[in-house]
Amino acid sequence: MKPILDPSYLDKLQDYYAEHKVIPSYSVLATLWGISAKSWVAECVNRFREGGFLDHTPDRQLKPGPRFFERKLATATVRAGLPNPALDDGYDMVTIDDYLVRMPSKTTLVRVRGDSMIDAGIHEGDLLVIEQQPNANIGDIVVAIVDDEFTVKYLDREKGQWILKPGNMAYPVIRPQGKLEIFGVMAGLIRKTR
Amino acid sequence: MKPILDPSYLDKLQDYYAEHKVIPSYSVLATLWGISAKSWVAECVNRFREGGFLDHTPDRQLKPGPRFFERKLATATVRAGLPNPALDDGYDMVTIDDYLVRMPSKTTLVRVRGDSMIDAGIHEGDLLVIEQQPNANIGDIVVAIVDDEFTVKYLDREKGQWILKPGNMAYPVIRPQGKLEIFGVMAGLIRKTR
DNA sequence: TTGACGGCAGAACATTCGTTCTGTACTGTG
DNA sequence: CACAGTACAGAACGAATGTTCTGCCGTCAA
Repeated sequence: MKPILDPSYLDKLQDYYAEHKVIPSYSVLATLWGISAKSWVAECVNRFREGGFLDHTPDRQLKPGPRFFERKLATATVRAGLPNPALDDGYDMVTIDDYLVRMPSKTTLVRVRGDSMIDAGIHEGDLLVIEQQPNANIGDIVVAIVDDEFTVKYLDREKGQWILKPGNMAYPVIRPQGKLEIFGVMAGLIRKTR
Repeated sequence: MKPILDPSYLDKLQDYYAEHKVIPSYSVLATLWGISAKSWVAECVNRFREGGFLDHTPDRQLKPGPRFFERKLATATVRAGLPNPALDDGYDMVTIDDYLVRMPSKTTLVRVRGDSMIDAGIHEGDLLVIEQQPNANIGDIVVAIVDDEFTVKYLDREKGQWILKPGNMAYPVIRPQGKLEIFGVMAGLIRKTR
């Protein structure tokens, strides 16, 4: 595996991706990198592919690889002696959306009303990222449909029955008669404070 | 402008994009959508383009449009017997990034360590959306720089001095000697639970 | 019954894509 | 100096791409 040539190549590609959210074709890459030979673009792409920065879809289309969104340590420090203000887990965030949403078609946002889950750090007005699915596991925070309204609660089981436990001792446990209708499972939380 | 045909087309495209981070070619779109005519794929793409869900790069490559990353926001109440997401009614569309980030150039994400702000619903591992600015108001949740480390606290004032109050009684109030260095003000919160 | 229309299939086509192969200039090494 | 290796340029080529046009079929209104 040959070394990667010009580090700015990756920078330019990442900038292009940040703007267009797409990997360009070889000829566009050529102008982007200031190269005039497609063969050399292909060579560079191969090295990025071996390095894990680029990859191929099952249909052989070029796409970002596993390491494409890594942040470089060089840009980490803002001021002398300070750690990176952003994410310290080694990954740069392309978009918040991408961080929270795994399956767009099954994902819905639900606004929280009331403070019945305050112990779980879920406040009134927060948006919950919900992955829609009809069943869940014990301990999951779920959005259930009780009396034609959304309710956010912990899912638990008691005497062979599904129950909904609030995250706030001032509220009662809900023991639905009949079938419990689950709208989805909480996958994330969004709060806007400004 | 013709109406958009099958809403599931957009779902499938968004799921594909969430997995591969790339818009596929027309022939791949054809199999993805179960269509066997590229001409019809082109027609569908055009409608998505007119709707703002797809777009073109300056090099005429297909890319996600401004509305591509919109998510469904369920309205508060569910109508009797109709909690089904398949219907277009009852949903607002929200882009998570636009919702949280007002000024991208001044916005940073900071990961929370510790539970000193647990009373404010800020948990360990959460990401804070920070708008960088050197000063803030009383009551704001700020990221300050104390002993070369980031600290998230309430900003308050005591005897003409700025102080930092935790959202957890187990932690002490911080009374910095000299100038208090503020990194930014909390504008939002992101939590991933799955 | 007819005609218009929308949804879709299929083929034809120029353009563009990525690959491969050959060639050249520079650079470091012994 | 010879030699190998690296960094590119350029051309050639089949495969794939996106566009366009023609045609079928079901639906619905007149």
